Amino acid sequence: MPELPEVETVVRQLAQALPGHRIEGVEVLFPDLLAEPAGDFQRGLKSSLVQSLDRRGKNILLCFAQGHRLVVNLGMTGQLLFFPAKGTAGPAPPSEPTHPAIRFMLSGRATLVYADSRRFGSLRIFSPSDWIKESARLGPEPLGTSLSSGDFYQRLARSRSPLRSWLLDQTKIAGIGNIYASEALFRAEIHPKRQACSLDPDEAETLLEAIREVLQDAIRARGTTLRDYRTATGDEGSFGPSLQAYGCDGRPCPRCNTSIERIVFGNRSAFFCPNCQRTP
DNA sequence: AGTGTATCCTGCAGGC
DNA sequence: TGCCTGCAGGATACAC
Repeated sequence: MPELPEVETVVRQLAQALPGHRIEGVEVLFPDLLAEPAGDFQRGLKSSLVQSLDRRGKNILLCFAQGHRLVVNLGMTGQLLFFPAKGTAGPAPPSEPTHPAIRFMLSGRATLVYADSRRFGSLRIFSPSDWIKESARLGPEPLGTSLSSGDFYQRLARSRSPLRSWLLDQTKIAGIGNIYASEALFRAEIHPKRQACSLDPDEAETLLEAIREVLQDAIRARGTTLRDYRTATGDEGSFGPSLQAYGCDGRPCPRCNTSIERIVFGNRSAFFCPNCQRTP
C-alpha cells in the first residue's frame, strides 16, 4: 500500500487528532512488529504526550513532548486508525479492523489502533539523536523544496540501476513505491529499465516534475486503495481510477492507445507504454 | 555496484 | 466446494 501519498494522508489526519493526547496504555497483540521487547515498548511510550506529527519517506512520526518519537512503517498492509472517544460528535469512526496488532489507549478515551494483516510493518521508538542517524540513511524528500532538479540529476548520475529500481530505493529518494514509480515514469515518458545515469539534465527535470505531480495528485485523492490501505479515519483513497500505468496491462495507453505492458524485474512488476516509453 | 533470490506473513483470485 | 499456485503497496539480507 502505503507510499508517500498514503502516508502523508494519514499523517495530516492524525495531526488534526492526536496532538495533546497522552498515551495511557499500550496493548501489544503481535510483538513481532516491534524492534524491542513488548515491555520496553510499553514503558517507552507510557505517559508520552503527542506534540506533533511528521512524515519521513514512508514513515509516520509521532513526536512527543519529551523528545522521543514513535516511528511507524506501514509495510504492505498496515493501517493506523484513530477512534475518537465514544459519543463524540462528528463523522463515523472507522470500522473495527480485521487484524488489530497494537492498541494505544489515549487520554480522553480515544484510541489509536495499528492493524496489519501481513505484519510487514514496524513500530519503533527513537531518541532524537538516533532518529537523526536513521533519517540520514534515507534519500531526500521528493516534495521537499531543498531538492533541485540539478541535485536530482547529480544523484541519478551516480547510479547504473534501472530507473524503476532506483526510484524504489529509499536511500536514493524517499517515499516512492511500486505504484508511483510506474506512474511517474509513465508521465515522464521514460522506460522503467533506462539506467539512472543515462538521463540528461532535461530528462531528469522532467522525471522530477512527473514525480512531484503524481504524488501531489495522489495526495489530493487521499492515496490509492488497491485493497488494504485505509486513511486514519478508515476511508479508502480515491486515486485508483486515476492510475494510468500501474495495474493497467492490456489496457490502451491514454496518450497513444498502445497496449500497456507489464514486465517483471527486481522481483516486481513494472507497467509502461512500449510506444511512449521507448526501450533503452 | 548491481541483480536475482529468499524471507517475513496473510488473503485473495484464478485454474482445475 | 476445495485444493493448489501465484501474486500483492515493503524492506532487508544474502550470494554471486
